Amino acid sequence: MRSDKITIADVAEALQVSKTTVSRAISGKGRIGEETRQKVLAYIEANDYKPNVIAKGLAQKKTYNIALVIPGDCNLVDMPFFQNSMQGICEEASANDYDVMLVPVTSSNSGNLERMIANDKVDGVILSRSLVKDTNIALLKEENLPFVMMGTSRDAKILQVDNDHRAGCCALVSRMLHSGIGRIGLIGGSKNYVVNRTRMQGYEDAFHAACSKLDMALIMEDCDSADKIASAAAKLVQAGVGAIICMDDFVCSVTLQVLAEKKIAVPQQIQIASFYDSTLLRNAKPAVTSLVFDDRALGALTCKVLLRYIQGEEVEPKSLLGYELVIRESTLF
Amino acid sequence: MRSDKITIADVAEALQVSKTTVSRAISGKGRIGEETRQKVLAYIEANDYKPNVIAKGLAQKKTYNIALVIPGDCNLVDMPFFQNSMQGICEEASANDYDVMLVPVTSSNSGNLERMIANDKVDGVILSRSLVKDTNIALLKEENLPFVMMGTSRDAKILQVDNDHRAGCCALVSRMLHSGIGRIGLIGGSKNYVVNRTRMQGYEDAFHAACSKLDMALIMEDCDSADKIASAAAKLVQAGVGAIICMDDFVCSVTLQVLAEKKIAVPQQIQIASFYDSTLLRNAKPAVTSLVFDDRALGALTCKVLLRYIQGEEVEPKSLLGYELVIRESTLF
DNA sequence: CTGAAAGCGCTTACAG
DNA sequence: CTGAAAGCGCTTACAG
Repeated sequence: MRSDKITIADVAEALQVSKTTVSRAISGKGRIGEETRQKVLAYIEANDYKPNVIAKGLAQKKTYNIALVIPGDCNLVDMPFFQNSMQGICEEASANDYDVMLVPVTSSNSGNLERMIANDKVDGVILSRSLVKDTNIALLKEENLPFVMMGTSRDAKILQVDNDHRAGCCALVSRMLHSGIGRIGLIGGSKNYVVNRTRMQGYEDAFHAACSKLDMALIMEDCDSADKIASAAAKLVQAGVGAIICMDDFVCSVTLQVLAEKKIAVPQQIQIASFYDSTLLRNAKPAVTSLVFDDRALGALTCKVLLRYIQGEEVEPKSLLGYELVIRESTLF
Repeated sequence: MRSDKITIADVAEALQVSKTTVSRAISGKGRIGEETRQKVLAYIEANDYKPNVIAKGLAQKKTYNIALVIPGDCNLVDMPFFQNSMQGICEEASANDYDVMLVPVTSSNSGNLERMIANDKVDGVILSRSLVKDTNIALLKEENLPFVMMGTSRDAKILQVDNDHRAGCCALVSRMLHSGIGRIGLIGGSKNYVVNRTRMQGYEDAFHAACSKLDMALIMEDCDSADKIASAAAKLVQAGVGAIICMDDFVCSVTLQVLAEKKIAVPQQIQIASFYDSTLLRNAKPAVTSLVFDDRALGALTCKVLLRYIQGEEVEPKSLLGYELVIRESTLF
C-alpha cells in the first residue's frame, strides 16, 4: 500500500473542520450544512482525495469484497461461460464499489474458500457451478455468510439466479417435435451437474406438452467424455434417428465429428441442435441451431442479487433469465 | 462480515495477558517467553481464533491482496492459458496468505484498474496479456505500485516472467529445418501481442542458426481472424510448402480445416506444427506436434516474484520458464 | 520478557 | 448543523 495519499484528517485540517464533518459530506449520512458539504466536496475533488476503503470497511465491519468460487478444474466448454459471467459480475460489483476475489475450488480441496471465510475478507460469495452434491454450500451455511448460487439448486432455501435452461430446452425440443421429425435422440452430459438435469427436464417437458412418448432408447445420458459421446452418437445413427440434440457444445462438436466421419449429411440426413451456444462451435460447419443465453447478464444479475441481499434488501429467492433460440443451418425448420 | 468471531482482545483477556503479547505470539516478532507463547498458541488453536487480516493490514499498511488484470475481451484460444495461469497465481498467493482480486480491463476501459488502485485495495498487480502498447503500465508506474508482467515486455525495467517462447519456437523450427523439409510456411497471429512477436523471433533465430534464408513470401503475419488465416493457408498451399507452422492453436485449427477441405493429407503432403498447445486442439485429427508450456507454473512463479518484490526482496528482473516439444502425428520427424 | 499507549484511516453514537 | 471521543481489530515503538 502506498502511503503518499492524503487522509480524511488532512482534509479536515486543511478545511478547519472535524473529521466527522468530512466523513458526513462524503457519505451523505447525518445532518450537514449544504455550504459545508459543498466546500468539503470541492476540496476533495480538487485534491483528489479518495477514502481508504479498507479503513472504511473496518469501521463498518464490511469488506466491500465478494468472493467468486470457480471450479479449479474446468474444461474448455465451460470457459466461455465463466469468462462471460465473470465480466458481468465484475461490472456489477465495481458499479457498487465492490471488488471480486477469485477462489478456485476443486472437489477435493475447498481450502481456498475456507481460508477466505476464516480471514473475513468477503461480505458474500457467489457459487458458480452447481454440482448435485456441493460441499461448499454446507460450509457457507455453517459460517452464516451470505451467498448466491449462479445456477440452480434443488434446495429452495438457497438464493439462486440462472438462465432458464428448462424453458429454453423445452422450446427447442418442441420446435423439433412440431416440425415432424420422427425419432429425436439426445446426448447428455454428466449428471453431476445440476444444469444437465435441468436441461433434461426441459426435454421431457416438451414431450409431455406434445403428448409424445419419450423413447428411452434414444436418450444417452451421462456422456462425460469424448469416447462416450462418440459411441452414443454412433448408436443413435444406428437407431435411425432423424435428429440429435446435444446437451452442450462439447457434446455437439464430438457428434459433428462422428457424423462427418460416417459421411452423414447434416441436416439432410440427420438434423442437429445444441442446448448451449458457446464460442466453441462458432466456426462449426454447418452452423448449429442452438439456444443462446446472455451469460454476462447472468453474472451481473447474480452479483446484484447478492449485493442487495448483503445490504438487507428484499430479494427474489430465485431469478430466471430468458433465452434465445437461434436457428441455423444444422436444422431444416 | 460476520461478527461472531473472537478477537485478539478476547484472547488476551482470557489468558490475562496483553494484546501485545498475543500479537507477538502469533507473528513471531518481538521477544516473548517460550512458555507464554505456547500458552497463547494453545488457546488460539483450541478456540479457533483467526486474526482479522483486514485489521492487521490496516495497521501494517498492507492489504494482503494482489490484483490480476485480465483482458475483458479475450477469445477462446486464450482461455486455457488464463484458466491455468490463474490457478497457479491463486495457489501461490494463498500459500502466502494473499488473495487475488480480479480486474477485467478492456483496451477502451481501464477504469476497473484505476478504481482498484485508488481504493488502495491491493499491494501489487499482475499484468497478464502483454500488448505492444499497454496503457496499464503507465498507470502503474505513475502510481508507483509494484507490478509484474506475466509475459514479455520490451521495457527492461519492468519485472517480467514468461514462458521461453523464443527458445521453444526456435527449437521447433530448427527441428523442422534439420528434418529436410524444403519450404516452411508460417502463419502468425496479431502483432499487437508481444508474444506473437517473440515467437517470430524464435522462428528467425532458427533460420539464422541453420544459415538458411528466410523466405518472406512464406511468412504470413498478423492473421487475426479466421478469414485471414484461411486465406493465408490457401496461399501457402498454392506456394507448395512442405510444412506450415501455426503461431497458436486457433490459427492451427483453422488451418487444419482448410487443408481438410482441400483434401490435403497431413502429414503426408503438408506437415503441421503449432507454437502453442492448448486444449483447443486436444481432439484434433491428426494430433498436432507442438510446444507445450506449463502455464500453471508460470502463474505461480509470476505471483512468487511479485510477492517477493513487495516484501522488498531481491528478484530477477526477468525469469523464463522452459518448454517441451511434443512430437505428434502431424509431422514426420 | 511484558504491557500501556498510540496509531492505521475510517465511522458513528452522543452531546451540544 | 458540528465536533470530541470511542471504536473497528490489529501492530509496534517505547518504556520498564
